[in-house]
Amino acid sequence: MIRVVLAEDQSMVRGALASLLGLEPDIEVVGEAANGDEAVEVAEATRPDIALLDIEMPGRDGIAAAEELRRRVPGCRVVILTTFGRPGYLRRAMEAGAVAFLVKDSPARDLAAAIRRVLRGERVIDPGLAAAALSAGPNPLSPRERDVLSAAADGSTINDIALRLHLSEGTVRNYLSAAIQKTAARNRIEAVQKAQAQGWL
Amino acid sequence: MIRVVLAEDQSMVRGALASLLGLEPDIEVVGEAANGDEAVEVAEATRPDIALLDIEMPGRDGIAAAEELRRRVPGCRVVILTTFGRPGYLRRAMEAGAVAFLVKDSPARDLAAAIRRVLRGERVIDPGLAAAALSAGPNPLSPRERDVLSAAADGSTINDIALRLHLSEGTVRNYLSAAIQKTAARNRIEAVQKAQAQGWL
DNA sequence: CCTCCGCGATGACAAATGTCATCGCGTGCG
DNA sequence: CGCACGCGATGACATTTGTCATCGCGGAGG
Repeated sequence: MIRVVLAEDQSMVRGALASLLGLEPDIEVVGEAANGDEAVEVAEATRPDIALLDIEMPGRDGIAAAEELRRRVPGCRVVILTTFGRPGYLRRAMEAGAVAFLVKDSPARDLAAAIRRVLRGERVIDPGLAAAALSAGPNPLSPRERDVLSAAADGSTINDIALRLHLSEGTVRNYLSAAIQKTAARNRIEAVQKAQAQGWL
Repeated sequence: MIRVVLAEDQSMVRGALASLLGLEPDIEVVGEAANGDEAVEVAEATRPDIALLDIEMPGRDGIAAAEELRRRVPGCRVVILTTFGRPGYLRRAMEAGAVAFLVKDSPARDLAAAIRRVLRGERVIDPGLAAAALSAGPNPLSPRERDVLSAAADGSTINDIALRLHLSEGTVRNYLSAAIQKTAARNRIEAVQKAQAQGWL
């Protein structure tokens, strides 16, 4: 039996995925988690063959959990299952040690197939997505530019951001201006959206 | 047997939900759809007891599909299953004739339970969400204010919006200003976010 | 050693944005 | 009828935002 731990924050989706995997005769869901921290705990306790992780989760996200799992549960292979096939996500997931990257709008039967392929030692990545990740290149934003752009994402004014990050207003404007240039956007809103679409944020 | 049509754009989630419902001895998934238009077609062809609809889908969304279904397949009860429990969504879903409103982060077993309750003629709505919808009050934005705010959501400049909606720049600024006041925001970005959080957009 | 780069800051400037008062037009409602 | 309200527009104004040049500091790397 292939032993799987499942991490996904929406519990109805989590339950549905568990039932989907339960249909497979050679797969057994041995643990469930609603966020990245839980995923690590459950995996440490159950030592599964596979950890199936969503990315967008409250608290520690799936990518951070993957990194932690590599250290704490070395025998466990990480499969990422995410809504958004963003190039930056794929890149970070691979760097965090994931061996497969699936998007939720691929067919349901791909999931079990991917798990079996991973068990045979293969990596499973959508070819189109891999190409997009390579052609998009690495994240051009410096760490600080990322901080400032993220802080701008919720509609904060320059002043808010300056206070929150302990910077002067001018500095914030400079970082935002740089981020706007690097994302080829026309204002901070477009910059935030383009960066998010790439998975840079 | 309770005959169900399932509409959800992410095909892995759709398949997983189908398998979840398949576990129930008295429920049968007789059709699947990836968007609202398909949902209406499939429901017309199969005449199910229940249409289980996601809201966020490409093309016609779940709420619009509910409205159409009420006319075209009168015997079919609509259950909305959505990621976001936004007050405005609930309100619109009810106005469109839905009899149940579930969010995806409630437990998986609630789904079949809700379907059975609907079949007995009950309405199924999360009490907390119902309270939020009532306390939030109706959408304060005029139709045109909604248009302009939606057009601003993607980072478009005033000029872009004016061209797209065939308005003068001054008019666009006036509408945006009004929307900012009504949402108690400090700029258009906050206004967009607050409006989206309420399901007003 | 020197250079590049990221970080943080300042000042000046142009452009975009948000606010307000005011106007006309039409529609619905008491 | 008179009134309120949504729609569309204009002009003026203050504020915010985006851009640019320039500075200093420190670490990494040829």
